Amino acid sequence: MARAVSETHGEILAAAARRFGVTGYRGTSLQDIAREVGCSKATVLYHFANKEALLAELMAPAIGVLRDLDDQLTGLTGAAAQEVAAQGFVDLAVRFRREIAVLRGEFPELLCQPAFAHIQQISDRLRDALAGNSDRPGARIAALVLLAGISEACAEFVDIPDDDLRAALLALVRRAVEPVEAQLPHPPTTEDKDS
Amino acid sequence: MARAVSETHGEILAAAARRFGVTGYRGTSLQDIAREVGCSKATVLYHFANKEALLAELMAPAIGVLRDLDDQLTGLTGAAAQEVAAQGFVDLAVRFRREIAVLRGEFPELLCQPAFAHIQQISDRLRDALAGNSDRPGARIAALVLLAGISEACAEFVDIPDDDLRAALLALVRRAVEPVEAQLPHPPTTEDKDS
DNA sequence: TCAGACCCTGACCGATCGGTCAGAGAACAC
DNA sequence: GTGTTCTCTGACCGATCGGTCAGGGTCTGA
Repeated sequence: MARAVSETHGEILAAAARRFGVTGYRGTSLQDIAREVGCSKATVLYHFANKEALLAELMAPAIGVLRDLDDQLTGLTGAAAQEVAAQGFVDLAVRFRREIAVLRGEFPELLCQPAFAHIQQISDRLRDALAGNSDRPGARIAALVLLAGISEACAEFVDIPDDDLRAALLALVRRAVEPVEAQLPHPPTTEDKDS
Repeated sequence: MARAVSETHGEILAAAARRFGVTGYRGTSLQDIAREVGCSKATVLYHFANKEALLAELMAPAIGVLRDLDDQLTGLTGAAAQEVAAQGFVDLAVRFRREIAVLRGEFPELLCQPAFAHIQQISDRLRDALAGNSDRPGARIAALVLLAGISEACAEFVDIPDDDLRAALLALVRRAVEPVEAQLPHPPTTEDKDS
């Protein structure tokens, strides 16, 4: 009965992605995943230390790309930051549609888990970048609406080809983002958010 | 110890709204709510038939307004539908910020409950209206992004005055919505990527 | 005074959750 | 053969969930 370890491991991961995407992380039990794979719950816990570890491994690739995007944004401000954030996030959201569906709405509590501790800060920086680092409430609100809405849309429109979805979202973002005034009144107080 | 029934009833409702808003519907136990009120779990279930009934009563006002908006949309198409949908939904989302926070991300499963059976259809019609009843994927995607994003933003920005938030969101929607071609029977399809 | 309605509670129920553990069975090296 | 390692499992655990129930206070009207 024993399969190759990597095989079962992968099957569990795939089943978890499917179930999490439909019923959410908390709404999916280890028993559900085991049933879908065709093994026992104990087998799931043989391959993964616990439920959280399973989720962490599932999200690792997406988190890696998110971190890369965050790195690209360091030092950028204004329109340049907006453009990189828009392209980067749209691309990420489209590519990792399924992973985003997993987190759907459970962000607040999942972010408390140690494996996702810094995602909140990254997404805050992403929002600021998309707002062109503007302090105007309108810009910040628009940026949050777009980030949240894009996540939701990607999780919802699973049947649209990547390229079409990416193009539509990017066009939307470019229409919707509050244009930031160029470089002119840029204050000399280069206030880096780094403390 | 016995308080007036309406008093305890209201306290439970208020406590449930607070807890649901923070930890979500499924993430909040009846015990949590009872603890916040300062009564026993049995008391909560004396005032409300079950957990679902508690949620239903909490959401009733918002659902009523949503239904009214849906009525207003019947018969409208194109730009008129877009405008009514935009104003109506932004207003609703801002007014019922807390109720929206309750549903945050748990929509898919909560919609299965009989008390919320038709909300899915209403929100689908709302999305179509905001898209100007266009069939173009771009318009439909933009509409969904805006609806989902606005919900999320309202649940997040609890500290912004109603008027400011409403104005910012409305401005965003008007920028972001795909303009619908007037009444022309069919567009000249300049760059229609629709297949 | 007393019955009954109302408000509330502790104790309890079955179900399900994430997680543990001893051990069965197969594969392989010697 | 024997021993070891790897994979997998049933049985079990404590905790928590939503929900039930008998009954104890308290108030009120007859």
